[in-house]
Amino acid sequence: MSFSICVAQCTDSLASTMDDQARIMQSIGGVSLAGHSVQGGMPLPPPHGHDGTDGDGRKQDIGDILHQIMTITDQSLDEAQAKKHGLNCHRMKPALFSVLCEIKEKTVLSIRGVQEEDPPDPQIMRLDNMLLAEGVSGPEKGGGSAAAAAAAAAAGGSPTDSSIEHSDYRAKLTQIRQIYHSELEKYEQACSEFTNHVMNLLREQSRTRPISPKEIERMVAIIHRKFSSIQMQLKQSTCEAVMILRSRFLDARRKRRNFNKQATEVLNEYFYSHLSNPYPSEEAKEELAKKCGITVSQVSNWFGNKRIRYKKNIGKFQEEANLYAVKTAVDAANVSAQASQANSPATPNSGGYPAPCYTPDGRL
DNA sequence: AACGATGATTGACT
DNA sequence: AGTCAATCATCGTT
Repeated sequence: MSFSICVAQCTDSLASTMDDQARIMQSIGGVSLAGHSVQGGMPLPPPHGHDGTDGDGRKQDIGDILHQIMTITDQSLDEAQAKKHGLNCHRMKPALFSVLCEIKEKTVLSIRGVQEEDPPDPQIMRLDNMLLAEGVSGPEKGGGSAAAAAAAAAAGGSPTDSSIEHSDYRAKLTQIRQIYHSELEKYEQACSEFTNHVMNLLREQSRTRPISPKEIERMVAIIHRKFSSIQMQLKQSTCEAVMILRSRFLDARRKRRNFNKQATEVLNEYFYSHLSNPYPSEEAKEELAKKCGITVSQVSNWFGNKRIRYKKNIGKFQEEANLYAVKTAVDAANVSAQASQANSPATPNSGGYPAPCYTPDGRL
């Protein structure tokens, strides 16, 4: 994605366009304007007649040519300027140029013009939308952290962990963002510089070559298209970078930690004391989440896993079930003793999940 | 390293 | 939307 490639591409197309123009000029033929050749080259040495089998002779020829070339600039700079001036001032020049422009318009340029006005590239639009959604383009700050925050919220886990990942993600995204913007700026600057340069060049040349303003416009459009294709590459690789970052971040979400002992205890207590209907309401989930220092969705996950695993192998959970049954019984007893009330706590177990076998001494 | 435990994800179902 | 069931990926223990 280098600038030099871009410039090379632009100059390529520019050069090819200029070749076309040169060809047109040639095909029009040696139009002579009051004795001045329109093709206006320097006087070339007359072709030598011999076949060049003689080595010394050839050297001599080359020497002659080189000498002539070296002297051309000395002898004819003023002369050339004078010729140019004469050409510019000739009364027939505007008419001739307009005819030539018209001919050019009708030939090569009109063919080129066909595929020029294409609507905004859907590929570019897709990339733009994606970059906007990921918070790479768009308003400064906020956008990126919003995406990161959403991902972090989904990540759950302990608050410190997720915040570390969060800031890491955000830092990387910011880095991508900075590179993207600085590159974009560079390209835009280069594009306008190059456009200006080409426009000046063409304007300058339009004094000696038939170049219509429309043609200059077209050339500018060609340059812009070249630069926007480079921009697309930039956008594409930025998107790729963000996707890689995201996938890494999402993978990081899977790096789970087991809940701490206290959290597991709280969850188990609720589960076994509601064994008949181990489906906490939204409010209950929120309270459990608060108590355990985890998110509501983690509570939901835990209950989902617990229900299915308990049901699958009740025998395996028997011991645990008894343990928590004792615990809740003791707690209830304490509570009732404190309240000085002899009401025995109702064990909520009527259907649904099978109750553990419980004996007062803790044995099955 | 192997293995069971465990939190998270996914797709189907109601 | 909530749940189930299967599965994945990692943790913690042996």
